[in-house]
Amino acid sequence: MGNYGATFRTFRKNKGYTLKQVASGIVSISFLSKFERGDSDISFSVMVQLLDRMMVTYEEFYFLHNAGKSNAIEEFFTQAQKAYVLRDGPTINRLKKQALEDYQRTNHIPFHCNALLLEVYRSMIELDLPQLDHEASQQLTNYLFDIEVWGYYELSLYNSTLFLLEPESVIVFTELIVNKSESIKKLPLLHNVLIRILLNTITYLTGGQDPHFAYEEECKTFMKYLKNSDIPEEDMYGRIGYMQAQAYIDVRLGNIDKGEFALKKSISMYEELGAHKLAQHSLNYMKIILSNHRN
Amino acid sequence: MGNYGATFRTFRKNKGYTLKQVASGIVSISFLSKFERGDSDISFSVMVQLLDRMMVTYEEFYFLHNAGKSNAIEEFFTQAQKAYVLRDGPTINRLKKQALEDYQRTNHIPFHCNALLLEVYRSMIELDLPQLDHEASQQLTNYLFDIEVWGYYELSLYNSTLFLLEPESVIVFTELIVNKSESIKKLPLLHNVLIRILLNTITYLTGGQDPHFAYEEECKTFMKYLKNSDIPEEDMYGRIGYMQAQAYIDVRLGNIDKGEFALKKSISMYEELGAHKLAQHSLNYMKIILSNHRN
DNA sequence: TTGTTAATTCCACTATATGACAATTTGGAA
DNA sequence: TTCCAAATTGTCATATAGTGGAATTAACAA
Repeated sequence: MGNYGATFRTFRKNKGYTLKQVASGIVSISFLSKFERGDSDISFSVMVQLLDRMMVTYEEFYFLHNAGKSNAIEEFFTQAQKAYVLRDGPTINRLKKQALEDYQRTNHIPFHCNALLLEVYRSMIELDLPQLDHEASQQLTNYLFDIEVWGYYELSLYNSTLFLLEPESVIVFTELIVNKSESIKKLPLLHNVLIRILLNTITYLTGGQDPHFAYEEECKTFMKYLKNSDIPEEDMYGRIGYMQAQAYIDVRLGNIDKGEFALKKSISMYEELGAHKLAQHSLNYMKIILSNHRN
Repeated sequence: MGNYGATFRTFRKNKGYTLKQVASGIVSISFLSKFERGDSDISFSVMVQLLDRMMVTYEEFYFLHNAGKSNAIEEFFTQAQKAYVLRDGPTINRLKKQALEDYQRTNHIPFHCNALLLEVYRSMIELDLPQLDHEASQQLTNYLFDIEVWGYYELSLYNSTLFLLEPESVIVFTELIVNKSESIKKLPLLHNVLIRILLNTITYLTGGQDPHFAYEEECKTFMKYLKNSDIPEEDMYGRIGYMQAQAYIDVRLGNIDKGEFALKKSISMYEELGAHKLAQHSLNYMKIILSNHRN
């Protein structure tokens, strides 16, 4: 039953409402009291109205109820990525075990995907190279192929794993997503992930060591799409990413100086704004890509 | 009853799940079918579990169900602000009428606040000056004084109106919020608004024409707080805002050149990243503040 | 303190959310 | 097509969401 009532009462009291004020026109006062005391569950539609009435966002409500956790999806990706960045093998293994348990219990494919994602992370940590567990990545690819509608979960899953898939697959998926993007762009939450996906795709496709740049066409198409797809003015992080993506392409096309100039500019922006980790990360990557392709 | 079932079914079908896969362990298959067909409402706690199971965010669900609208709170502020920016009087009046109706029907104070916000916007549009309807702003101040817990709605309301309140009130409110910020900072949604509030506060307090800068202490305190409060590295927009806030303070303290330099740098960043509206807006404001305080 | 009013809880009752299982429809494979 | 298994819907019994109003408690002024 979840005992959401207690959390609800906390909000109501905090905001200084009486039962009557919140309930009137939606439910009876007596029932709302009963719900708050944990003596009854409540309908979804009623709850939606009540939260609206109190001017409380679902997100806030969920957050307080779950003692500082965001929704399960977000929580999963955040935890996994954090553990990966910190090279925290034990946590990865714990999360993976959990995902597999969930999968066996429910036979629910997304849990399997979560486990795959973690398996891929694990193998990358152990080898300390972005080299992937081939079987896991193949299974992931299969799952992604079956997706018809790309929601927040699917987009995030793809965005977290695209560096581990075959470049050819990445091109297919990103194109596929771009074709469905009219609906994605309507919801800022999704639009944002879409932009990251495009930027990551370009970064990935320009990242090879082969002196021949095989994905020029695709990268240019994606850049053009990004240009027309309205990165919000306020999304300066996305805009810097765009600048860098263009620079990676320039480097691959032999315009080393132009690319280097833009990359240095982006890094100096990070520095000037005190985003030192981002600056460091970009600098490291710039060194690699330049040393791969200079002369 | 809301007929959430149909939306739910859309998601389930889109994601390729069967009733059994989604329902098992949470509700009976037959009931879920009934719910989807609109023959029954569903408990809140059950719905939360089902959405989780399908890896669907509440936000996505709400958005699809309401044909492309975000939650009511966000929707309100977005609409109001957009109408204000566009100087769209008729829309403001329509929204205000709606808010007053809601207020009379429910006697629910936030509706009154929404109406006040709109009244203030209206009077500002008519005079084409940030001069406020005094009574409305007084009522708003009273409401804000009574707030004990600052949630997303309260913070957004304050952030949208602080330029219209007495500077002394703004100092009090912002200090008050800062004191409660440990909990606010835990939820990114709220943390983000908190950062905007601090930046707007400093912008406002440094914005006077009086050659004597009366709020030096307060501004420095807020800047210090901002510095320690971890603007996320990825929030480049916030970081540029921080740079500009520091510049406004410098200008008011007589370090005109230093301030101007920083402002020009921030504007050139906007330009280089193609954020022309933000650049234009910052440029206009820089000209005003410099002409007010140079010599 | 006492009295008074508003806010909440209790209780008896009704409406409806939910489950078990049978009946029907759907979607392929042969 | 026909058949079969899986997916969905219908039926009915029951648990529980939800109501109205009386009883209780909280808030607070005199």
